[in-house]
Amino acid sequence: MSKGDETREAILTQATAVAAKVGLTGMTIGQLASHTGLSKSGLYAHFASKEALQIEILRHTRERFVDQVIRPALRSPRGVTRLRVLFDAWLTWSEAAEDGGCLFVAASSELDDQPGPVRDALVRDELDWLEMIATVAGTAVSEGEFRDDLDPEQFAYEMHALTLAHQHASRLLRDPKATERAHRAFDAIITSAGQPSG
Amino acid sequence: MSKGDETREAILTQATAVAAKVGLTGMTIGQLASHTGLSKSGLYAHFASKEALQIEILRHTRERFVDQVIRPALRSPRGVTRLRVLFDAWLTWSEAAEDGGCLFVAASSELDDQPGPVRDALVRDELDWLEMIATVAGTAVSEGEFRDDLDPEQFAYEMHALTLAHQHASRLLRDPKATERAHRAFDAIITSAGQPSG
DNA sequence: GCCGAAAAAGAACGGTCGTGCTATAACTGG
DNA sequence: CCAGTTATAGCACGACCGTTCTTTTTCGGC
Repeated sequence: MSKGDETREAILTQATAVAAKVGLTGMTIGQLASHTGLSKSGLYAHFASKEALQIEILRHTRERFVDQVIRPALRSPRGVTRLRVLFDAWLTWSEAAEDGGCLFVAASSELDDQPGPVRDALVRDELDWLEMIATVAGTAVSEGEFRDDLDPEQFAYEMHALTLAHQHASRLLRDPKATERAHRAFDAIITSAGQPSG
Repeated sequence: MSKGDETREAILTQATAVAAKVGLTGMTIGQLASHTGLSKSGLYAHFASKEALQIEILRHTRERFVDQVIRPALRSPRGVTRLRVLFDAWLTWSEAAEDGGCLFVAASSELDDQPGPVRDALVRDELDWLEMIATVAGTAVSEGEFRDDLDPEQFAYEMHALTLAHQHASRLLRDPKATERAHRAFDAIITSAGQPSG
C-alpha cells in the first residue's frame, strides 16, 4: 500500500468517526483536516469533493459493517441462530462505535429529505440490510423454526425497529437498560414468529 | 397578539418545517430569513441566539404534538383503546408534517452526541413521551386488558421502536407499505401483551 | 544519492455563517 | 394624529465554509 493510500485510509477512518458524531453534512473539511493533522488542501487532494468523500465514508463503513456484523452471522448456523447472531453483532457494532453509534442510523434521519447520490447510496445499503434479515428469516420459515405464514419482510421491519430503538435509548437517553430491553424485545418477536399465527 | 408576537409565531412555524428537513443544526439564520421574507437581523431580533431559537422550536413542536397526539388520546377511553389512538395519532402526526417527518425523531439522532441545553430539552421531551405511553400501558394492565406481569416501560420501548421504524421506512425508503407494516407490528405487540406470558 | 512522480502545504477565492450595532420604518395608545 | 415604543432593515465584523491553483516537500525506483 502506497503512502497515499495509507493516508487516504486514515482520513476515512477519522472521517467516519467525525461523521457519526456530527453528521455527514455537519462534518467539515477544516475540522477533518485538524483531526488528521493534515492541511485542508492536503486532505482535499484525496477526494474530488465533499460529496465524494461522504460517499466514500459510506463505502468504508459498509465494509466494516460486513466484517463485523454480516460475516460472523454467515459463519453461524442458518435460521434462527443466525438471526440471533446478526442482532447481537449489530448491538456490539453500535456500541463499539467510538462515538456517535451506527453511522447508518445517524445518516438515515439526516439524509431522508436530502435527495442526491449520497442519499441514494445510503438507501441501497439499508435495503441490502433489510433484505439480508428477511432472507435469513425466510430460511427460518423453510426450515420449520418459524411458522409457515410468517412474512419475512415484516420480521425484518420489526427487527430493524429494535435496532433503531436501541440506538435511541442508549445514545440519546443514555438508558443503562437499553441493551437488556433490546434483547427482551428481540426474544419476544422470535417467540411470536415461532408460534402458530392467531 | 401584537405584531411582534405574530411574526415570532410565523418564524417558529417556518423554522420548525426547515429544521425538520435539514436538521436543527443544519438550519441557518440566512436560510430562515429568506423563507420568512425577513432580513437576517430582523429575524434575529426575536431570538437571543441560534441556540435559543432551537429550544423555542422544540417548545413550539411540543405544543403542536400535545394538541395533535396527546389530547386526542386523552379524550378516548383509557387502556388499550387509548394506546391505539396514541399510535394512530402519531402516524398521522408524522405523515402530516409537511416535510421531514417528526422533528423529534430527526433531532434525536442529530443531537445524541451534542451535549448542551438543546439536547437536554429534547431528552426531557422524549422521556415524557415514553412515560406517557408507559402510563397508559400500565392502566391497561390494571384494568385487566394486558397481562399482570407486563412491563409497561418495556411496552413503551417497543411501541416507540415502531414509530422510529415507520419514519425510517416512509421517509428514507419511501416504502408504500410503511404504514401497513407499522399497524401490523403494533397489533402484534398489543396481542402479545394481552396473552398470558410464556 | 539523484530525479521524476506523488503527496502535502500555502495562499487565496467568493460565499455564508452567527452575531452585533445603528438607523429607519411601522405600529399603537392617548 | 402625534409621540413613543416596537419592529425591522442595513451594514459590518471576524470566522469558517468548499474549492482551486501554485509551490514546496517527500517518496521510491534506478
